[in-house]
Amino acid sequence: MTPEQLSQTIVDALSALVDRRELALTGGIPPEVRVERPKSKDHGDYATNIALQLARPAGLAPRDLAELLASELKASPAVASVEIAGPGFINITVDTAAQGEVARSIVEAGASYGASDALTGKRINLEFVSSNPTGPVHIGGARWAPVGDSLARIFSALGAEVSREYYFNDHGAQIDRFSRSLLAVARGQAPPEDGYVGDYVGEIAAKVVATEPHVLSLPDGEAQEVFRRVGVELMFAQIKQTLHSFGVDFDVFFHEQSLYDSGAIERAVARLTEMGNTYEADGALWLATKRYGDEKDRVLVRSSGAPAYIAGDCAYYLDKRERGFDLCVIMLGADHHGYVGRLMAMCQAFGDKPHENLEILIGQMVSLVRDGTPVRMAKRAGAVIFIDDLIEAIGVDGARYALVRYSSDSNVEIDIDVWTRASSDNPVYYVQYAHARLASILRNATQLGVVSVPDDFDPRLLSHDREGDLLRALAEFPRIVQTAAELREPHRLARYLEATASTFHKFYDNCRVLPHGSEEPADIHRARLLLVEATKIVVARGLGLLGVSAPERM
RNA sequence: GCGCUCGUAGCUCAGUGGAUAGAGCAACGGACUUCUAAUCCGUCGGUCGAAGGUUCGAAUCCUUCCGGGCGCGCCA
Repeated sequence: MTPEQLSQTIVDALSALVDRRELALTGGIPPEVRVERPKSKDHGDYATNIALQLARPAGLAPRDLAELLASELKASPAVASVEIAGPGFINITVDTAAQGEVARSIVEAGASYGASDALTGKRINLEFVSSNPTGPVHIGGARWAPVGDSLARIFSALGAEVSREYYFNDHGAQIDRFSRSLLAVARGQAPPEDGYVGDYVGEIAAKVVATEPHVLSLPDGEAQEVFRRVGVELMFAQIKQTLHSFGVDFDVFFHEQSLYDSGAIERAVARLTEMGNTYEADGALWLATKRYGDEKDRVLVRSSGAPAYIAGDCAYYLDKRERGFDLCVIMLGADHHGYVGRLMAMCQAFGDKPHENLEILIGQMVSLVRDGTPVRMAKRAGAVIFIDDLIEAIGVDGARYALVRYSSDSNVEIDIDVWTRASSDNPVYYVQYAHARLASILRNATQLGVVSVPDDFDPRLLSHDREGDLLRALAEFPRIVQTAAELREPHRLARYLEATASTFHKFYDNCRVLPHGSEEPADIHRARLLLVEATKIVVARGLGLLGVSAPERM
């Protein structure tokens, strides 16, 4: 009995009451009834507030409606008992056998447990990180790397066709500043006033000189061009390598420059003009974003004739849509929240629907603390924390998990000491340890010759409280995945895994799975082994959706 | 000044209108001859920033205020 099945049981009960004219609902029967896990054990296995919600349309007092529904629900063999509490909550206790069936169905589903076809046929473009190629990926841009990648994995599990994309801003003045900075450092001069500083500038400059030894004898203009061409290429390579080692592989690295080379910019400008959403003023071409809710209109093509930055955004968006993506999601740091209005307006200027075709997610800032003092993050202030530093300090799994376990809505402070210190402080180990324990039990079972047979499994044997807790936790998994997708919040999955790991550890402490020493394997051992298999599937699957490894041993 | 966003235990954070607001860490006290003690059990810890409002019910929705972060260019 999963929450979804119980929801259906309640809907069926409502239908039966309506069919027999014992109940009349003005708004009809709701297609879905929400079932929750009560916080208190006194409130049963599951609870629903449906009687409170339907009291008005039914023209009944909440408790009277609850009574009516309760007596109908009691007829279901999967329901052990029903109680009405408070203003009209219906608290349901599920039959042990029905509960135990969850273990069997998970093992039978295997790695596809939690997957669905909720998003089948949907094409989703996910753009994230998109850090400028003028330096390594810093921690701010890094937040979306594991979160965006995890979202991609979750959407895929629900059947969507997903593209992970990285937009390289390799066109524009910052590239000039970068190449001038490289040149200056290579010549041992002070970097330009508006240039980039940091150890990486020197490293890249040295690599350019190693590749093109003659560069230092060239005149300024030619030398800078070499630094621009080779330096940016090296930066691309380094960024890609970093992300790859972080387990984040993009399907498309999109170069802003390509939009200029292909004429895509002009086409986008022409399209926006066709739509009647541009006008000329002060010698420039403006995009009328204000009429679509932006705070003011934006320059699309400058009076010099050069397209403004937003022209690239427009062309890139148009390109994505023309490649057939129904939904484009752009993930930005809080320092870019000011772009939301203009990007949403741009979407409408193309005749698209905001929030349906374009969605923008804003992630609050991540700050790092070391020795109790904040680590500065501004890219041009030498003391920057890069994603490479974070990986080196706490490992790929730790870094991914540390960034993905918090809501993107909240400002997060990551204490490097905590995540590098004793592993028990680290939530990722807690979950991974549960997986390693599960794997260990399965190894020992093989050695002892204990085998679980899903076809010959008695679900009633899993009657211990801790077994029930674990079964209910496992049954929640598909809904957690679904919710994480709907809300674009992978952290829910991480929190779920921590809670489920805890539930498993408690089960492990109370319920011996394998026979002791000379004891003969019995049905209870085989039943619990099946539960262990089911739990391992869920934990492995959950970690997989977060892009974190599930170790067999620790 | 305008705008966006956040504010929950000593710290870091959960909580998509439900019941007595939760977890980890920190502090203190327990549990290993048995499937991994990277675990488990217990104790301690709260004016959900403040005040109003909406309703059967608000940490959650609305308004105002306070505090932190960020943004407001024919830069990218």
